[in-house]
Amino acid sequence: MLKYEAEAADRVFHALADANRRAMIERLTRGPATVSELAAQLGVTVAATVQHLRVLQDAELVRSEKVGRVRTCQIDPAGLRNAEAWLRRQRTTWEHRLDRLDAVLDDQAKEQGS
Amino acid sequence: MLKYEAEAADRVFHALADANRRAMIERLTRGPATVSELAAQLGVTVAATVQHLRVLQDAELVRSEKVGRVRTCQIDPAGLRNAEAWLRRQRTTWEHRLDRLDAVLDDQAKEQGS
DNA sequence: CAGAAACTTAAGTCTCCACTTGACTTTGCG
DNA sequence: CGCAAAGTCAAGTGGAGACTTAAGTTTCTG
Repeated sequence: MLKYEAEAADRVFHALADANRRAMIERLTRGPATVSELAAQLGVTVAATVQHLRVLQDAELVRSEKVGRVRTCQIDPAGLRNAEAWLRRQRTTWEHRLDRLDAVLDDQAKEQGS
Repeated sequence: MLKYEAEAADRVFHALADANRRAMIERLTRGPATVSELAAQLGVTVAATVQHLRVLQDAELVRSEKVGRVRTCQIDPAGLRNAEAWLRRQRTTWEHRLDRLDAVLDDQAKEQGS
């Protein structure tokens, strides 16, 4: 894995490792929300929410824009895609290995049969 | 999200948030390995590796079996599937929302056009 | 303009986590 | 048997991270 990819994975999975941040994402998949709204839903301070938001933004999981005094947040699909890609890569590597293993076992079975 | 699902997600994403643990998974997708082998590859102590292993096992990402004095580790696909499922759920929710949004915007365009 | 609303920033606290060292147990081997 | 290999367990240490409170800043609103 390339270094910048590893760092991206670090940021994404670290961001997803916190239940409150995952709740923020789940909320935002249903539509945009302000910082205050997210804070109210989580039951934590606005300050804490802003800190979570920074982590999510660094992982490219969320984007936000401030208009007037209100900051509105929405999903950024880039981070989700990164995480899905990493998981899919592991799963397919593993499945390919199992395929090769099956082939070897088949060959051995044939040899024993002959 | 149900509580036990949230706890499973906590364990899985927390496990994946560490670069060394991800390296262990990447290694194990290519085939089984012993604790010592994993430790050597990571460049950390065997003790540290055992601790990582416990985290990965609790997340159902890895299984291990001890025969003689050697513990051999291999991938357990359950955790990977959990993580992929959570991510896919978020992505599809978000995509459905965008579809509905598109429909609304189309309607508005039609009304303006008429 | 005054004051409230919505954030932002900084600092402090407390907990969790990754890692190490060192002592111990179990197994294999000559 | 005697010793090395492979792993396990228990503290201990240093740093990251999730909160909070408190003090700003900027932007409405009457």
